Amino acid sequence: MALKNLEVACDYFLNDPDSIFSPLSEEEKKDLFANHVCTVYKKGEIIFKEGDKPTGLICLANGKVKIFKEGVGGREQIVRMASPLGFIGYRALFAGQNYSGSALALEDSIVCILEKEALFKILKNNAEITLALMKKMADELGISNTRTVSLTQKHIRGRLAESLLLLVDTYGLEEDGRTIRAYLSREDLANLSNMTTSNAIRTLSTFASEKLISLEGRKISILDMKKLERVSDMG
Amino acid sequence: MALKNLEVACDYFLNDPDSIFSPLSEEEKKDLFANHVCTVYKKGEIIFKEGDKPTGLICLANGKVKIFKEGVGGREQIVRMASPLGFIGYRALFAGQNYSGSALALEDSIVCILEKEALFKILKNNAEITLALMKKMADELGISNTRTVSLTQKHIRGRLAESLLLLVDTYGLEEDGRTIRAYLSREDLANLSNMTTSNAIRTLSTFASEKLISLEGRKISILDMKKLERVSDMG
DNA sequence: ATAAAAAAATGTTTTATAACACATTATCCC
DNA sequence: GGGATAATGTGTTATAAAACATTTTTTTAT
Repeated sequence: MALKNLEVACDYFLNDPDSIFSPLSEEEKKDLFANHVCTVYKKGEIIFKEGDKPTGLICLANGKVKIFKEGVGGREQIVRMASPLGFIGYRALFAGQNYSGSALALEDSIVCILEKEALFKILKNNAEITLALMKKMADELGISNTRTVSLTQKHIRGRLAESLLLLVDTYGLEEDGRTIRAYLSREDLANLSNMTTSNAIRTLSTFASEKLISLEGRKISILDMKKLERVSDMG
Repeated sequence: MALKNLEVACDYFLNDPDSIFSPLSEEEKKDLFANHVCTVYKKGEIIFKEGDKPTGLICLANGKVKIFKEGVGGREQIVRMASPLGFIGYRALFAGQNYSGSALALEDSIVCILEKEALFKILKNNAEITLALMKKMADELGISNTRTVSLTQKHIRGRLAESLLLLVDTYGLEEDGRTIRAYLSREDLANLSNMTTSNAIRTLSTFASEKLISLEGRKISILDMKKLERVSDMG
């Protein structure tokens, strides 16, 4: 990972006009910058674990991260897929709790941590930014509730189709306009979709034989988006 | 419903020292009060429907309310049970979206609606209160994520046991120290626990025959809390 | 390059739970 | 009060998906 990338990793979160922090004064930004750390996590490394104490607001500058919980008998459920320029672990931070899930880098990732105390000092004087963070959390709560219903009520095909669409939504498509810009293991795909790995593999093959998608190792291309959406909606 | 109750319904939310609005100035409270409506909903009445536009922050002064979503084939999933002195529908309000679920009064209920514009005007100048609301939402997001895992991974017994414990947690026990202070239909219990009504009935009977609970119509008493917790934890 | 380990693929069996069918009991309401 | 309607209870069947078993392919390490 080029050192330069690391240096500018934090830049977006503080200075980009699209960032929720852009309304801050130069002084406040300086204060946040003085209390931040940037870190590189290699593919497969844990960023935080269930039970860890949050040290600040983690901003994902680069890479892909899965947030997951351990369920019955250690079975993993992926709660969320994080993408660049998003926040990680802010739920626990704002609930004043330890992390209720773990985060793992699915690719080499750069994160930028805005230290807790400095952040809250600034939030206490900036309701606008606090409201913007609140909006993000409200969005996420809506997604979580919807996901609960999908994961419990849809059948395997619907759940897997929904996950593929979620990945497209989160990470987009490659230049060819049909390949999902995310290369997950079948196991991760299964843990995202609440099914066994075997069933994820099987159902992917079925989708491929139905020409909904094409498969090439971990590379998944959407051949028929409309039909895939229909499969996702049908349950 | 006594009129007096209606008049004082809003009182807690604005004036009680435990309320998140207590830090407001008298003037701000007056402003909120001038822009509020109190309403009584009879048992079975809809408070809002999926797709409706939020008009303000709904505070439940009295009663019991279920928040639910329609899933595959109209199948209902109860997302949350609201109890007095809690907020309803604030997720959509802060996400700037229409309601993504519906709310229905399970008993005669009094709600107090703080009008949107007046509320936001005040929140913009009070990061402390905004942070307090954010904490509530962060708590709820944690619960939602945990629930997703429980509802997808636990078996029927575990899911039902968890729901019973959730009801105890939310509404408490009667004076006898063992009867759940909430009298849901088997169908609601099923929709809370992600199972069919038949299975809710069957599993309740099994719990009763195992002396975990006792049943008397809708009255459910916990006979062995420890064992019930164990059933919930085992999945 | 080859062994070892991990991931993917596929067929078979088992099981949890939904779906269905029907009986019984409460509750509503004219 | 009695008919209608909704809620509860119970047995049976069907099925989706997990569990299990085994093979093949890919990746990683030595």
